[in-house]
Formats: sequence, C-alpha cells, structure tokens
Amino acid sequence: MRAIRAQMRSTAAKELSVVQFRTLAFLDRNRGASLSDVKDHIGLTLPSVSKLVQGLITRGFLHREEDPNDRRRNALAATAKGRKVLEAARAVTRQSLAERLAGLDDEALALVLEAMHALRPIFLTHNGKGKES
Amino acid sequence: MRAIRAQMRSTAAKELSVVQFRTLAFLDRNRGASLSDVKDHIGLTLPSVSKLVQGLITRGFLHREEDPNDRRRNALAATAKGRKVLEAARAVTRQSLAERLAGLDDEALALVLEAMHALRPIFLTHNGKGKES
DNA sequence: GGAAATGGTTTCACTTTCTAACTATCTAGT
DNA sequence: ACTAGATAGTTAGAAAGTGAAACCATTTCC
Repeated sequence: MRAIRAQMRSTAAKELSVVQFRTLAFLDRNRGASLSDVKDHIGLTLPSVSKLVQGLITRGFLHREEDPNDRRRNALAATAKGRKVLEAARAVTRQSLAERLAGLDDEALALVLEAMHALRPIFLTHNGKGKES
Repeated sequence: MRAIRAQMRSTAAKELSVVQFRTLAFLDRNRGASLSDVKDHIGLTLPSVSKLVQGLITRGFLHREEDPNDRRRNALAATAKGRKVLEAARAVTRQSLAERLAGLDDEALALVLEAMHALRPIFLTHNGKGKES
C-alpha cells in the first residue's frame, strides 16, 4: 500500500491521460506493435498517435526501434519505467473502485459480478468509427 | 421509428458532444439553473461553461434570461428545439444500447437490471474534482 | 522495374480547456 | 448608508489534443 503510494508520487505517474493510459497498456500487452496498430486500437488518426507516442517516448515510458522485417514500421514497447507508471495508474483506479464497491455486501457483489459476466461478450465488439451514420 | 430518424437528420442533432449533451440534459431537468450550477454539475471552469453555453444558445438549443432575484445570474433553460435535439440524441444511444442488449435473454437482462440497481447508490456521489491527490 | 499501397512525420487549422484579469451585482459589518 | 469582500459572469491569451493535407520512405504487386 505505502509502496504503491510512493511509486505513484515518485514515478511521475501523475497525469497519464486516458488515451495515454490505453496506449501504454496496449503496448505493454503487445510488444513490438507499430503506430498503425496503436491507431487501430485507440481509434485516433496516424498523426495523432504519432505525437501521442512521441510524448510517451520523451517521458521514457515507451521505447521505439525499427521493425527488422519492415523498415517503415516502428516496433514499440513499454519500458520498465512505463510498466511501473502503468501499474501505478492501475493501482489508483483499483483503489478508487475498491472504495466504492466496499459499500456492497457479498450478495450484491456476486450479483454485479454475474451481470458483468453476462454483459462482457455483448460489449467486446469494437465500435468501429464508421464515418457515416 | 421513422419519425425519430427524420428528427435526427432534420434537427441538426448531428454533433452534440458529450459535454454539450450533459449540459443540455441538465438544463432540461433544471430549468432556470445558472452558469455556476452547470459548472458544478459538469465539472468545468466558469469560463469554459460560459463559452459552452454560448454555443448552445447560438445554435438555438438554450435560452437565457436574467434571474429576477439576482441580476448577476443567468436563468438558463432548454428551448423546444433543444429538447427535440436532446431527445434525438438519446434515441440514438438508446437504439445502440438496445441493439447490444438484444443479445441477452430475459434472465440475463433481469440480472443486469438488478446489478445496476445495486450499483446505483454507490456511484451516485459526485466525483468532486479534488485538486490534490 | 515501375505503379500503387502502406507506415510515419510535419505543417496548419480548429476546438476545448484553463488561468488571469476584469466588470457587475449582491451581502455583511460597522 | 457605505464600503469591503464575496459571488456571477465575461473576455483575452495560452496550451493541449485532434484531424486533414501534403510529403517522404519503404514495400508489394503486376
């Protein structure tokens, strides 16, 4: 607990925007992904993710090298520092969620869990950013 | 159904941002609320809300007059057009939600309803925008 | 081998938001 | 009743996020 707090303050976990968080998380799960991969996952344009990723690299959260198979592509990955920040950010939201959910008794909690389980497949499909209505 | 579609296209429901939607919804529920009331509910600064509301007034979705009791305050309210746009926007999300939920059988649906009921009081408290951690 | 497609970056404009500074009105304390 | 301070809102200016257009480098396909 205290360790997490310390981490949060020290590691400049301060101010990870939602998009930044999602990007970092995605690249933690998918080492070596390219900018376009990020673009497809996050749903921004290529220029935007370009800047976004540049920022995360500057801050030392990400690491970029050339893809050996395709020299146009970037091979992106989270750095150790990046993973630390990511975990810190997760800890914060977990904490906050836990505090909220603490108000539920066991039965209610089980209910919620079941419901989430039922909803999960329904909302897993990607939105798709269709340009027309 | 077709009526709603028509409404959506006609009324320039196109492009209501989330903040705009929330503002409009709030002022539909709370006629005569002031800019500061909106600010407290939406969680933006006063200048931001000022411009936000100005935009909605310009588009004819909101209506402003002077509060008779306090001449500093605005008394804001949704116009008929604003309510129409609001309802159209709601219809869109309802539609989308309905499509998703259509995949659930009655039992699962009941489960989800119960869970939401349990969660509701937990998440009703306002976030609060605390400046420090 | 050259045309077309793909991956990224840069530039420019637009929008949203904030802070700071200001005006107008109201409230309280003397 | 006056004035000091609080409250409501606006304006101006700066910073951040995003997208479209133009561009370069590399790869793929006929």
